[in-house]
Amino acid sequence: MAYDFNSIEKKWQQYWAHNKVFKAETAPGKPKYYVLDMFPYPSGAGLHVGHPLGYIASDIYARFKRHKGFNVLHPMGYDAYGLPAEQYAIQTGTHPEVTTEKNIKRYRRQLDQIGFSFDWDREVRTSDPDYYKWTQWTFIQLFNSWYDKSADKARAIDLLIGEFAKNGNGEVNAACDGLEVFSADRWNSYTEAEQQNILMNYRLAYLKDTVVNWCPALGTVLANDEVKEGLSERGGHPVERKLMKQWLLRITAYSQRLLDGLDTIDWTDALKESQKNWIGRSEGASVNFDIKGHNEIIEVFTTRPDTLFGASFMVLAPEHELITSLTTPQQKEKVEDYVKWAKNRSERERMTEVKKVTGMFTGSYAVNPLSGNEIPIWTADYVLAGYGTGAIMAVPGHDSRDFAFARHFGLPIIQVVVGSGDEAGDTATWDDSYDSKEGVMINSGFLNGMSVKEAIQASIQKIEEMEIGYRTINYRLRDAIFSRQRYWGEPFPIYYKDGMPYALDESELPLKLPPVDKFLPTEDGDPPLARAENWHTKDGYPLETNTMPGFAGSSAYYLRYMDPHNEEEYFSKEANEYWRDVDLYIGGDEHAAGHLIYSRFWNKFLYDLGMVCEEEPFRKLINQGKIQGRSSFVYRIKGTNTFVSKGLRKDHETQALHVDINMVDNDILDTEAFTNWLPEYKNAEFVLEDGHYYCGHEVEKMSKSKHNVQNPDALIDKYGADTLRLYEMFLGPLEQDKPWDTNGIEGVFRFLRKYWRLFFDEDDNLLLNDENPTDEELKVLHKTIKKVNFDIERFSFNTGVSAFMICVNELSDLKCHKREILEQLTILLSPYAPHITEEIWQILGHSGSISTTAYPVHNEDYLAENSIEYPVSFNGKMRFRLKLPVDLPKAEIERAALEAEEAQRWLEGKTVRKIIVVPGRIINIVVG
RNA sequence: GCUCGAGUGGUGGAAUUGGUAGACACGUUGGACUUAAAAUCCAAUGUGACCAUUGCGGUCGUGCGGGUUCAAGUCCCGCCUCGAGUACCA
Repeated sequence: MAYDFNSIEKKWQQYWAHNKVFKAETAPGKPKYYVLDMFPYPSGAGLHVGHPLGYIASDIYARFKRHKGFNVLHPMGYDAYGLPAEQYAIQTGTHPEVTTEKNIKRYRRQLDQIGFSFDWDREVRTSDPDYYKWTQWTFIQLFNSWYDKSADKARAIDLLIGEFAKNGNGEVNAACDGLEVFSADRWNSYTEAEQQNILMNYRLAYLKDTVVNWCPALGTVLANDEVKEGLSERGGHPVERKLMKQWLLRITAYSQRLLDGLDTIDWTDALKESQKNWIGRSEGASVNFDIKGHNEIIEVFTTRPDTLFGASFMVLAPEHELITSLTTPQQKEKVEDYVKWAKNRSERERMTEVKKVTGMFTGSYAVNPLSGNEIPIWTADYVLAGYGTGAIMAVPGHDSRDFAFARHFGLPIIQVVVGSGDEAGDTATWDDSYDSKEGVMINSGFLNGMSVKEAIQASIQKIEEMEIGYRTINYRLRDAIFSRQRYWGEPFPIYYKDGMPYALDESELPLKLPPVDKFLPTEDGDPPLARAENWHTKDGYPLETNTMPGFAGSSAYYLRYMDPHNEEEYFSKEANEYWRDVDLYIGGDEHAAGHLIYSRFWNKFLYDLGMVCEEEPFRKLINQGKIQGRSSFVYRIKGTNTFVSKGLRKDHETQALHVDINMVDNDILDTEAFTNWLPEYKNAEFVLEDGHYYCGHEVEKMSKSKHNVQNPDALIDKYGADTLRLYEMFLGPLEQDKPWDTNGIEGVFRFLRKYWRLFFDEDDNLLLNDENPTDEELKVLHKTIKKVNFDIERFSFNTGVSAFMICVNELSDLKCHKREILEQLTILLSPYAPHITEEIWQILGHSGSISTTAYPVHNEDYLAENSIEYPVSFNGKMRFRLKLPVDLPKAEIERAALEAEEAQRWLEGKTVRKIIVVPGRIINIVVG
């Protein structure tokens, strides 16, 4: 029988589903392995060949681990909330739930036909009330928690309330916004609203007026990681800064733990690096500057307290709270104008005009605490309100931004560091600030003569003695804005009483997303949920109208998979203690700063609550590379309807146009299909080369508009899922970006048929026999077993596929049809090509699935050689090969090499200076 | 600007981590089989007008220039190019 992949694949997909072959059960005593894919957002466009790349790799690994005797958890689900379905709802009125359901069905069908070994009984969807109940539940826990810096963990807010009532907040060391100290008596005298207001500063989920990334086109706020280059990640719309009352998560409390945790997990350095950058830890000092004629002080953060003597002015962010009180009457109007202008600039403008120096003098002066100099206080938008204290001491001699500012406004520039051996320069002649990472202090009073390193320590010590500052650490990481003014997301389990937010009782969960008449904001600009009828509690208190962001539902989905149908709790302790953490997580690197930080934070919080037993959720993580599109082009002679083949285009003035890759085979255009493609090409004429129209090509992002999208369905129709799986792996290293090119798929398809022909001849006769294998056949098999095991363990799937090809080529050459060999090969191949191997397994006479059969282990005895073909080099250049017994002593090898016939022409007239013999590897003879 | 990747035939890529560069596959060319096509099989395929040219060979060759080494795609120093991320972070 011929290799009929169509019926084979359908048969086994049904078998797996029907028999629940991949169902995972909590089985204490059996070793577990948790393989997770980043779950997809089910978009309307369906899957293209880039999506399954990571799924295929993880599936191969999951199947491999099952063969190795592990109890494998390999689930899949959907990140079902998201903007596209809601944008579609706004345009068409179709409820996002309907769109999402439809898209999920399509995704499921596409996923099923690739033959993944998912346990679909564990599927989760973030938009399912049974699931988001627990997202809401976690939010309530965050709302009811505060971060105790002394214990370095989250704790219940009730403990804090008890402490306030007993001792006030004097002894509390919490992650919170700066607050006045109050006594117990004071606390007890506050009204409930006042107490709630104070507690809001401590909660891990808190409401606050915040400058946010407001995207008018989407009508919502976006998190920092959802904004790329001043535009929204989804849709590319402009983003503005706007002050709004928003829910935030106090992720900053976990900055240090998020940083430290990176050392305990097996992620790539690149990924750890981007997390480190996103967290952005910097060590330095906080220093207070007195203001001449005012009682207030300006607090700044600096990483270079050693350069304090060089601070010749100060700059406050336009949003800084002291600006109004500091500005002198003469400067009032100018400063107000400047602040207004700066605040109204879009993020995009700020970014594109980085070089433009702007600012305004407030009229006031601060006192440099070390030099005693009076220095002017300016405001400028190069100082960011969100970082440090929103104020800086400017050291123009050694900071290029401060330098540009000082030059522009004619402010003094003082050099305080000089490179060892260099002379102090004349700052008036400088083009830029002077690099001061290393050097010796000058013009700096008691610091003079110290190295930069010494001076940093000495200056901090001094300001601590003077009680005007202290050593501190700053993080770039900001608290995560958690409100979205959208419909299609989780409702907050929050209601308002006297304007203060309260959490719903857990028994009220899930708080279901209500129906609305339109998916748009109200006339008053309130979010869509404000349109819902009866959007209030039983007692009539209004419910929160914002919804949660996309990352809410995706931050802990891996935990729900452990126990997805639990109605009593998020997941049972038993399930968590068995499955613990994700052993292997595969997904795209676009989540490096978003999902992967939020998930780690969320997990650490649940760890603090004692709910999860592992502090880090993802032990090993691999980023699969992107598959890029390979676009094809035709060349139209300008102003005509004539198209010239690629090689001839230089003779004309042409315009390159994208052409649908489905009409192009091996760069040759199907001209008939092309003329039928679009009406405008109906009368197209072609100038051919050698009778063909050759297209040009380019590697670009895969997108509809470039007509270069390859979706898996067509390929599966033509070649089958096993071929697709092998080909996606064969394309190149998993982690590398690579262009899609259908040409190579034939080779993989040929390989599978060649494998099939080891079992059947052309007339469909079974060739299998029970003869004893020869040493040579055993060697081919065991060489392959060794290589394939080694390659799977290091996630080198492309070289694994080529090992299979070599093996099948060699067995074909040997005309080997022996059961003992082919049975082992079949098990070995089954993680890669599960359908064909199940079929062969059955043909071999086995019943049931191949999927838990013990994976072959190689035996070194079969690989042992009794002779080695040594490459013999002269001065490092390989000249000939020499076959020698494997256990020949070194001296003998040397002699054999020198005496070899082929060696003589290289030795002629030369002196042998040295012979290097690496036994089993190489012989190198140095002559001269 | 900063951070991280990556540069190997016509193409995707391999190289046991310092030891035969180009595995495996695509493509191309030629051939076998066939009425023909498909499928299958076999062979050739980095470059060059530098030596030899009757063949075997030799020389050069992993982005560029140096270096270390018996030996470098791999290690070190200095560049170039491309890609990704990030962006006034004090």
